[in-house]
Amino acid sequence: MSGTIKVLNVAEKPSVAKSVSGILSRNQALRVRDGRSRYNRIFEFNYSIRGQPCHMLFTSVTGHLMELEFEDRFRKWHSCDPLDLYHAPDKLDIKRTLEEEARRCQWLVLWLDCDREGENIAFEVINVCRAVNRHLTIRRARFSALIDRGSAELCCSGTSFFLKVLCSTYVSDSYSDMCMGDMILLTHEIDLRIGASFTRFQTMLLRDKFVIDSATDDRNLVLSYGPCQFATLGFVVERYWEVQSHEPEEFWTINCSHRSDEGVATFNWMRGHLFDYTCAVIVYEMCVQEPTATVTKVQHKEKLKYPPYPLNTIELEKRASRYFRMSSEHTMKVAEELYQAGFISYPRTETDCFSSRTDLHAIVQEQQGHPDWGSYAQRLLDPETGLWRNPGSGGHDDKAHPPIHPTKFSTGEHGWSQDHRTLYELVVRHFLACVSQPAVGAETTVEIDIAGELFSASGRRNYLDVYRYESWGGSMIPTYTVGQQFAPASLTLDTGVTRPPPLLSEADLLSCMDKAGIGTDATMHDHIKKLLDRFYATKDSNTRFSPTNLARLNKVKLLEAMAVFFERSNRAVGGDNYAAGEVVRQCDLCQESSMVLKKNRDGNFMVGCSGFPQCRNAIWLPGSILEAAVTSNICSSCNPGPVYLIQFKFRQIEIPPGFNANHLGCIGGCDDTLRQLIEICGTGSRMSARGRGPTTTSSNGQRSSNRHNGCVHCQQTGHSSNDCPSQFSRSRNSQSHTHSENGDPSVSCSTCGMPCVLRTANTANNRGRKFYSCPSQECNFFIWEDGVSNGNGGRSIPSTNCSASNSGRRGGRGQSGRNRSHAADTTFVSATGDPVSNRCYVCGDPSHFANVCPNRGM
DNA sequence: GCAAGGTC
Repeated sequence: MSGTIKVLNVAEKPSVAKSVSGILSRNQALRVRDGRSRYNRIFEFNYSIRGQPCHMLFTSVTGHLMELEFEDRFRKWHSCDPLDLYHAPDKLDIKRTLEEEARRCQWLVLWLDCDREGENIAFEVINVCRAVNRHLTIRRARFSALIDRGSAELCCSGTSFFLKVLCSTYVSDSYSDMCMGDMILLTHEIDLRIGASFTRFQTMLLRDKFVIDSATDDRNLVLSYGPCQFATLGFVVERYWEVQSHEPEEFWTINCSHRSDEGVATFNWMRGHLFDYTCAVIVYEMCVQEPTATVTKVQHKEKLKYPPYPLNTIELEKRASRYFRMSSEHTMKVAEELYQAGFISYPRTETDCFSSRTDLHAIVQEQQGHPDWGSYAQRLLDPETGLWRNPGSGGHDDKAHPPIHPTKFSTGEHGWSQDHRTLYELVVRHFLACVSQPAVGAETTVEIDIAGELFSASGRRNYLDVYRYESWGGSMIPTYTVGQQFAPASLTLDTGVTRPPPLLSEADLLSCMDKAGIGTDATMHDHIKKLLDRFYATKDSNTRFSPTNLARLNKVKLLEAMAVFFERSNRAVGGDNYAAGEVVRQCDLCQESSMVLKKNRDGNFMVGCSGFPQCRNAIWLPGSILEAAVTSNICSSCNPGPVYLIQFKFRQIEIPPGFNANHLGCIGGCDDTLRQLIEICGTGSRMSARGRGPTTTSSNGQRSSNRHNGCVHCQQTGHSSNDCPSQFSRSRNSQSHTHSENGDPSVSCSTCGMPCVLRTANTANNRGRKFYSCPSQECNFFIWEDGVSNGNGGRSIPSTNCSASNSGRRGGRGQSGRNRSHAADTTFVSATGDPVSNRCYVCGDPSHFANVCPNRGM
């Protein structure tokens, strides 16, 4: 190399051109002149690369150089058929600047963001420059942050030209392949053609034919379509449907409290809750009969709450929405203004990890004088406090920008709104939290045993000094020792109902979009705002979104309309990664696709038709399943076959006593155990057919589109499983006792009908007491002998005796409880909060408990 | 008046 060569440097934005020019020139003899665009100035300075004198010209673009637009004759909405848009540039000022400068340069160095769009813009710049100078040597810079470290160097090595800048920037040796650039260009073009044509088409078609209730004049209403806005709306609609279709399901739980001199502890039932009232009552009565609590476990543990990862755009938007209810669009507007004024770093970044070259201490040092968090910053920098911790990494790096952090100290500027102050404070506090040790808490967990049932309570202490947006709940609990016994202050059977998930909040929506790759960090808030602007969705004061009637209330109609022109596919719905699964059997409804085992979005298992959504046949499995896998074993009784058996593993704590956590089950209808668990535990899905098309419940919780309210026992319609007549008779038959020929009472198992065996109890409270039980360990049926002698029926804890549970529920909730002698200070109350009596909750008879009531099966 | 992606 000889003589001075001219290097044209082009950045994606003016701020980068200015920063890099300042760093490389050391701000010595740096000249600035205007380009043809008023925003994109040109910096000039002399530089030397390994002894090669260079004259550097540093200018910029502002994002894409080329604006994809239709020709004039296609721009007017009525000038052409929307279909014509499938068959049809630019920021001229910047383009002319580049052309003029490129003509007199030998090298072209591209300082564009290192993402797909940056790649695309790079090719736009290359095309413009090469068109006027075919001999340009072209290279692309890669850099992570523009922070001046006092020295900078541009290098070249051998024949491979590369550029290295020692200032927290790194420059690679080449730019990427053309395919990427072409792909981006193609995406833009498809987005424009489809978006514009479909928006015009449906707006002109529908706007004047319907009275559309919106906040704008119908004539100005735009029914837009775009791949990002439509997908974003899809999330809102999906959740809305989920909420609408939720059917509350009643459940029961047992709660226990204990009062001591040190305070009150609330113990939660470790089973969580049961959906079967009878089972809950029986277990509750067991506890009431022997209410003395024994402490079985006391565990003290140190708990750590780690600070958040460094802040990227999506987290900034989500946290501003959660903490301040600030819309993502407004957050980005305020953040942009703070960035433009130099107070925070570039706000559009995916990066949530700091480069090792970033001087984090220097950023903290700047904040030491702040009246609110300055003292915390000082403590951070004091090695004796041990408060400093290098920040964690969230695992994302866009190679273009650092995480969002403060770049200039401020106690609040004149002209800042409250939102500017709030957002700046969030950025600073978040940064300080990132470089802090985790919060430490001491947690104590106490487990107690009442009549074999386990309950637990926990308490916690902690501190979170600087990040005041988050708390770490926890309460104090009294001191306990293992083996200690006490009488509960209260032991209650409480009821509750399952609730639908909440509508999507803005933070939820951002998470959905992020997960599905909808939009970019710079545009996601725009898509959300567009839904509101176009009246597709509304946002309530709690930042939760609902679709309006404009948002495709009837998806089925749209599908039907499309089906006129297109053949239905068997592909899973977009973004449904849960669709893949193992084949269990042929779908007996559509008889075309397979029923496959899969997990739904909540992590619960189901067996559904692979032809979804055309075929909605589904079997909802118990929510207590931990693992499930299809085996190669085929059920010998279910037809049409083959029906492959599934190996289930249940969460022991969520299933009744006596059920095995490991179960090889069949979904073909022959599996009583599975059916019982569905009845007792409920299914993983809380969804109902309402609002989702004609899907209803049938055998084994199966939902199909051609059956209505089928009973799980008799498969008949017209009554629910809980009111099945077959179960009434079955209950009466199985639970009544008979006398054998020799006069001794004989008892049959309520589940399998086998004659029971007479045994003797060996528990602390019933030692020596006789009882009948089923010889099959799977049934768990038992009845006290004295109960039989008195003419009372038996019980089976995992019984699916729905009629009994219903009659019991209606007839006597709040009337159970007996044998208070164990705990004179204990208060027994019903689910309704009423004091309980010594009466059977089924018939009201004070002489016995409901579990041995002769009327249970009636 | 239309998309999505940059940016100011």
